[in-house]
Amino acid sequence: MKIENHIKSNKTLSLHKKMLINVLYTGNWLNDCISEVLKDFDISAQQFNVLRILKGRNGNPANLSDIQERMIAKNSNTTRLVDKLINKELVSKKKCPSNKRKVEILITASGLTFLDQVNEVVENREANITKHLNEEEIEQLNALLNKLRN
Amino acid sequence: MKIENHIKSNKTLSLHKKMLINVLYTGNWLNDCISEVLKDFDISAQQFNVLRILKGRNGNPANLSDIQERMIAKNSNTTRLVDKLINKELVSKKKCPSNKRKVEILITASGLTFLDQVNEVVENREANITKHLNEEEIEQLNALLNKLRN
DNA sequence: ATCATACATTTGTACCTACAATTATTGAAA
DNA sequence: TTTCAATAATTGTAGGTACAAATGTATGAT
Repeated sequence: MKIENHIKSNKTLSLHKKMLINVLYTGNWLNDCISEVLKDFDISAQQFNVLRILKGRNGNPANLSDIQERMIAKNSNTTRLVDKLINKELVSKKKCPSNKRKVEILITASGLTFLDQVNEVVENREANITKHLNEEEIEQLNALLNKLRN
Repeated sequence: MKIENHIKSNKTLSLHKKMLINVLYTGNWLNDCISEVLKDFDISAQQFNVLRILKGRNGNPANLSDIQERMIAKNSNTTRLVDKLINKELVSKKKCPSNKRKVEILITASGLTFLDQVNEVVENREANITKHLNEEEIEQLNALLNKLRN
C-alpha cells in the first residue's frame, strides 16, 4: 500500500516528502512488528537490543557507553534500561575494579537462555517480513538508506 | 557509512538483518534530524504532525480519530498531544454538537502562523536530507519500503 | 600535592508510547 | 422503552526518550 494511503493524506505530497514520511512510517511499523512479538516475553525492543549487544560481547563485560554506542536508538537511557534487566536477573552489573567510574555489565546465564528463546521467535517474524523482497532488492534498500544518511 | 559501523557490530550480520536494522536506525535518525529543528520551537515531532494534519483539513474540524488515522506514529496518545497544543493555544477543541461522543478540533489562527514559521525551517532541513538521492533513487526507495510492508 | 578538567554514570523532569480500563453517548434489538 | 453492544474519547500506569544537571572518579598541568 502507498504511504499516502496509510496516513490518509488528501493533498498530493511531493515525492521527496512521501519518501521521508515513508522512512519514518516504515521504521515505526517495523518497530511495532517486533514489539508485538516481544510482548509475549514481557520485554521491550530496547531491552532486547541491550541483551543482544551483551551476548555479542562473548563473556567480555561491557561498559554503559559500549552499550550506548551499539544501540539502534542512540538516545536510549541505558542506565535505566540496564536497571530493568537487572531486576529481571537477565544481566549483572558491578563497578569496574580498574576504573571505578565505569561499570562492568554482563548477561547472566538465565539472560542467555531467555535471549535464545526470544530470538528464535523474533527471527521467524523477521524472516516473514524480509521475504517480500529478493536479495537484490534488500541490497538496494540497504544502499539507498546508507546514501540517504550521507 | 554502513549500518554495521553505526551500531559498531563486531559479528558479521546477514544482509537481511542489516537491512532491518537499517530501516529502524534510519527511521530514528530521521526523526532525530527533524526533532533537532523543532526543538528551537519547543514542539515535538508528534505535536508538529498534529498541527500539519489540522492545517490539511482547511478549516474543517477533525475528530480525535481522524487525527489518529493520519499520524505517522499510529500509537500516539492523541488526546494528550492535543491537550498540550491547547495549552499553547495552537488548537481548539469543543464537543461535537451532532454527536456528543465526538470532539471537534481546529487549528487556531496563531497555530497556523506558528506552523508556517516552523514549516519553513523543517522543509529546509528536509531538502538538505533528500538532496543526497536523485529522483530515481527516491522513487526506488519509496517503492522498496512499500514492498517491505507488503 | 592541588586544582581544574574531562570522563562515566546517575538522577531529575517533562514528554511520549503502549495498552488496558473507564466514562459517556449513541443506535439498534428485544 | 429498556437494555445491550458499539463507538469516541479520556484516564491510569508502566515503560521509554530527550536533555540537562549532578555525582563521583581519574588525570594532567602546575
